Amino acid sequence: MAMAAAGAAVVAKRCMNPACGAPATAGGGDWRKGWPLRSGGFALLCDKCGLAYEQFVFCDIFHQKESGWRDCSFCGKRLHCGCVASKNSYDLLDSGGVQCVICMRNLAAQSASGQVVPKLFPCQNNQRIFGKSDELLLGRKFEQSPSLMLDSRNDEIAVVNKSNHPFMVKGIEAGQSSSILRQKEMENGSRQIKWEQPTLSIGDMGRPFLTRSQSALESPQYTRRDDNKDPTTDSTTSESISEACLSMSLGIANNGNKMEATSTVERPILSPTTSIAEGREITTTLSPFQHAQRARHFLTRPPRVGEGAVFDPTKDIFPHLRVARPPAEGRGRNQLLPRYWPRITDQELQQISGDSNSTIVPLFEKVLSASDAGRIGRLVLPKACAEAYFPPISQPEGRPLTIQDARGKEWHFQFRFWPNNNSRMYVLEGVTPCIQSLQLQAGDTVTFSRIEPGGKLVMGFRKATNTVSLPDSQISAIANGSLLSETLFSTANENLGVVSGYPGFLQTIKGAADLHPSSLYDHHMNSADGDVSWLKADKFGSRPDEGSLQFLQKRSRNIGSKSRRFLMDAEDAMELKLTWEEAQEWLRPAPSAKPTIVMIEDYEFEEYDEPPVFAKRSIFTIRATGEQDQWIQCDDCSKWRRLPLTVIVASKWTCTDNSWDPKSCSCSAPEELTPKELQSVLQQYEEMRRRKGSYGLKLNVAEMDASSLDALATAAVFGDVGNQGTASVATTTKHPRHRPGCTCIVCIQPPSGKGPKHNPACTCNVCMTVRRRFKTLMMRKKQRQSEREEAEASKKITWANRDEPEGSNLSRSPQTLDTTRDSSDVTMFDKVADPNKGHIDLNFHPAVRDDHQGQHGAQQPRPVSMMGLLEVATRPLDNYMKQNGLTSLAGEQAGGSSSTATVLPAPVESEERTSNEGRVASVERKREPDAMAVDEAGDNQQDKAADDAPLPPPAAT
DNA sequence: TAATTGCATGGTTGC
DNA sequence: CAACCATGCAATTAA
Repeated sequence: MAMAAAGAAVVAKRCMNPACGAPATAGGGDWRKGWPLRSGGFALLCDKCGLAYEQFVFCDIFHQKESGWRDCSFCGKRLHCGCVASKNSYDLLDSGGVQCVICMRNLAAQSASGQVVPKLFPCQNNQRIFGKSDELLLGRKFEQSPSLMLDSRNDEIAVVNKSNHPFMVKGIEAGQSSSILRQKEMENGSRQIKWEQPTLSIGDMGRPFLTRSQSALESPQYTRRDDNKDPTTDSTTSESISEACLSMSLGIANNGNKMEATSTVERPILSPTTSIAEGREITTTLSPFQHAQRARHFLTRPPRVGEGAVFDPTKDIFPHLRVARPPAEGRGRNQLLPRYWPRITDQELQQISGDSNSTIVPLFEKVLSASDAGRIGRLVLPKACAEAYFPPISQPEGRPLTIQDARGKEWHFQFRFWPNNNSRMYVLEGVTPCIQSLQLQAGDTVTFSRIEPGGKLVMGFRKATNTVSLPDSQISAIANGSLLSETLFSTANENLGVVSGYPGFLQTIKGAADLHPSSLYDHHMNSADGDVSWLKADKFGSRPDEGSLQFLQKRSRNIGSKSRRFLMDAEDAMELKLTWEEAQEWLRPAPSAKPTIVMIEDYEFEEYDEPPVFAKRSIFTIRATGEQDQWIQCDDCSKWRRLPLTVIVASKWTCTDNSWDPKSCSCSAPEELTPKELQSVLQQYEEMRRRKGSYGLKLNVAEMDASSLDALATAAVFGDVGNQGTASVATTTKHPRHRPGCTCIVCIQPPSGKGPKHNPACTCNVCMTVRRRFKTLMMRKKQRQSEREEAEASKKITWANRDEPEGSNLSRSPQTLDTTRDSSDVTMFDKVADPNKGHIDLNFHPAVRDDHQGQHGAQQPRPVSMMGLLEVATRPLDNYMKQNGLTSLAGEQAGGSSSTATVLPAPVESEERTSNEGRVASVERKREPDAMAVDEAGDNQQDKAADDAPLPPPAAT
C-alpha cells in the first residue's frame, strides 16, 4: 500500500537513504507498508530502494528498521522506540544509554536529593522519518504541536514547543489523558493523587483480558489499581504502564508555549504529546490501544449482573469454556451489547498468543450477516465497537486498517463510516478476500482482538458449522414467501436442533450454566475445545454457537420476524428432549412467589415475579370425603407416599425425605394406598398422560409451541431446581387455574430482568394476546347486550353449559368428581385452586378447543404455535364474525352449549364433563351469582373466540 | 452491462 | 421511542 494512498496531506518525507530520497508525499508515494512487527507496528518500505522502516503504533512514527528499540541500561528491559512520543518511557543517560522509568525512579528514590534530571532532549533518533498521514490525523493537516515535558525535579510542567522537532505529535482527549496520567502518577508513586473520576474496579471492568500465562492474566492497567501492587515488582505491569504512557497526552489549556496544569490533580508527569484536543473530531492519531484507553475512560457504569459481566470464578476452573466476556476495555460511553462480547476461551487466547509474550485482549465479535459475508465486501461494524476499539475517523472515507488474522496474515481493510440518521454506520470495506480466504460465510463469527503490547488488531473467526443449509427448493420458497415461517423453523429445527423458545432461554440457560460449574461443565464440555478457529479452525469440533443462531434469526427476518425469538441453541435443544406435557409435570409455581394482583379490564390477575420451578411429579387425588392428597413416588422403593398438598419436592425424592409422615418415612413402611386405590389412581393418571401425550408426544422439540418453551425457559433458568424443599405454594386463590404446571402468563413469564414483564403495559405477544382476548370479550359483551333479551330464553341452557369451554376446572368440585369415580374412593384430579372467583383462564389451548368444539373431544387436538395464534389474529373481522357466529350470538349461546365441551388441561375432567354436564352446571350455578355467571359465560365464549381466531380490528373493539 | 459505491429504509432491540 | 444495523436500491464507475 502506497503511503500516498493514506492521504494528500502527508508532509514531505523522504527516504533516509541518501542515494534514494524517495518522497513519501502524496503522488510520489513510493512507500508501502511491509511486514508486521512484533512491536505492533509494521514495517514501512521504501519502494524505491527497499530501505525498511518501522512504525510504532504508539507514536505513529516511522523508525528506521530496528533502530527504535532501546534497552534500559540498568534492567535491560526493552523499551520503546525512543521517539519523542515514547520519551517518557525512558531517560537518556549521559553515558549514551537509556534508563527506563522504573530504574529512573528507583534511582531517584535512592537519591536523597532527588536530583535526577531527565534528559529529555535531544532525542537520538534524528534519522527518523516522519510518518503518518493525515488519515491518522483524521483529516487534519500535520501540525507541529508543543510537546509537554515535565521536569521531575520540581514537578513543574514545562511545555517545550518543539516546532523544530521533526516528530509528529498527537493528542488525545483531556479526559483520557487525565485518567491515564493518574495512572502514571500512581505508577511513579511520586504524588498523592486524588481520583476524581470514577474508579473502575474489577467488577466494574468485568473480566479483564487474558494472557497466555496467567496472572498474567489481568490487564496490568487494572490489576495494578485493584490490588495496589507495587508496580515496581511487576515488570509486566510497569512495562505496560510505560507503554500506556506512550500514548497519553495532556488535555490542558495551551498557553502558548507554556502550559501549566491548573489542578493538582491533573498535573502530569510527562506527556510528550499535546496537541490540544477538545473532542473527538480534533483528536489526532490514536492507536487502537490509545483508543481503548480513551474509551475506557467512559466506563462508568458497572455491568449488570446477569449479563455475564460479573467475575466468573468458573473461568479459572474451566478456562476452556466459552463464556462471553464483556470486554475489559473500551466499551465506550455505552456498554457493549452482550451480543458483541467476545466468546473466546482461554485456550483460544493461548493459541492466538502463541509462544510470544503478547497479551491478547479480546475486543468484540460479530456474527457475519449475509451482507457481511456477501460479495459486496463490506462488513458492518457495530458502532459501539468501532468507536471503542478502532482508530477514530472523522471523515467518511475513513482510513486504512490492517488487521492480522490468526495465521499471521495481514489484511488491509478500509475502515470507514457512512452518515446514517445523524449517526454513523461503520464498515470495514474490502473484506471479501479475507472472507473468502477464511471461507467464512453468513453465520460465522469474526472476533476482533488486540495484541498487547503493540495494540495490533487481530481477527479470529469461529465457524458456524451447523449453519442451516436448506434445500434449494425451500430457499426459493422462502424467497417467494411461499414457505411459512413455521416451515422454515421446523426445517431449521430439524437440521440444527433449533427449537422454539423464549429468547431469554438461551441466554439464561447459558447464564445459569456459567454460574454453576457442574451444569456448565456438562453443558459446555462437548465444545470445550472451542469453536473458534483461531489457528486451527478445522481442528476443533464445533457446536452451533450463537452466531449461527443469530444468523438464522436474521435469515428468518423477512418471513417471520416474530419467530426469531423462538430459537435456541441446538445443543440446548438436545438437552430438552422432552415434551411440553412432560415438562409440565415438572413445573410448579415458585415457592417464594408472591402474586401481584393486576387488573386488566376489571379482571384480576395474579402475576408472579418468579418463574415456575422444577419439582418432582406428583399425583393429586381427592377422596370421597373431599379431602385432597398429593401422592409422590419414592425413587428408591417406588412406593407412593402421601404428601401435603402444598409441598413441592425436589426432583429426587425418597421415603426418607418424608418428614410429613413419620410412619411413611422409610421404604420399609407399607404403602398407604391399597392396591386397588393405587391401581385406580395410576390408571387415571396414565389415562390422563396418554391423552395429554396424544398430542404432546407428537410434538418434537422443535414443534413445541411458544408458550410451552416459555415455560420451559423460565423453569430452566431457575437455578435452584429441585432445591425448593417444602413450601406452601402450589395453589392460589385468585387464579383458579394457577396450579402446578400452569402455563398462563403468570407462570411462563421470565424471571425479572430476563424479558418482558407482564405488567399492565406489557406489549409482549402473550400480553397482547391476552389483551386482545379481553377486547374480544368486551366486544362480544356489547353485542350480547343487544341480543340479551331474545337470548333470555336460552340463557339458562347456556348457563347449564357455559362452563364447558374453560371452566371445567372451575366447575368441578371435589364432590362432583368424586361421584364420577366408583372404582375407588380416591379420585385423581388436576390440582385446582379456589374456584370461588370467576376468572378468565389464560391456559387456553385454541387448537384443543377448536377440535373439540365440533367433535366433543373425539378428535385429538393439534399443537398450536404462537405464530399460528398471531396468524389468526390478523384475520379480517368479518371472517372472525362469521367463524364465531357473532351475527347470532344468542344462537351460539344456545346451540353452542353442546359444542363447548372441551378437553381441558386435565383430560380426566373433560371426560367426566361430557357425562356430567348437568351436574357440573348446577354446581357451578350454585357457587356463583348469576351476574358473574353471565360474564363468565361470555368470557368463556369470548376466550374461545379469541383463542381460535381472529381478533377484531381495533375499531371493532 | 456489471460492479461498486453511497445512501435510505425499515425491522429489531435496548432503554 | 430512539438508536442500531441489515439490507435494498439508486447512482456512479468500470469493464
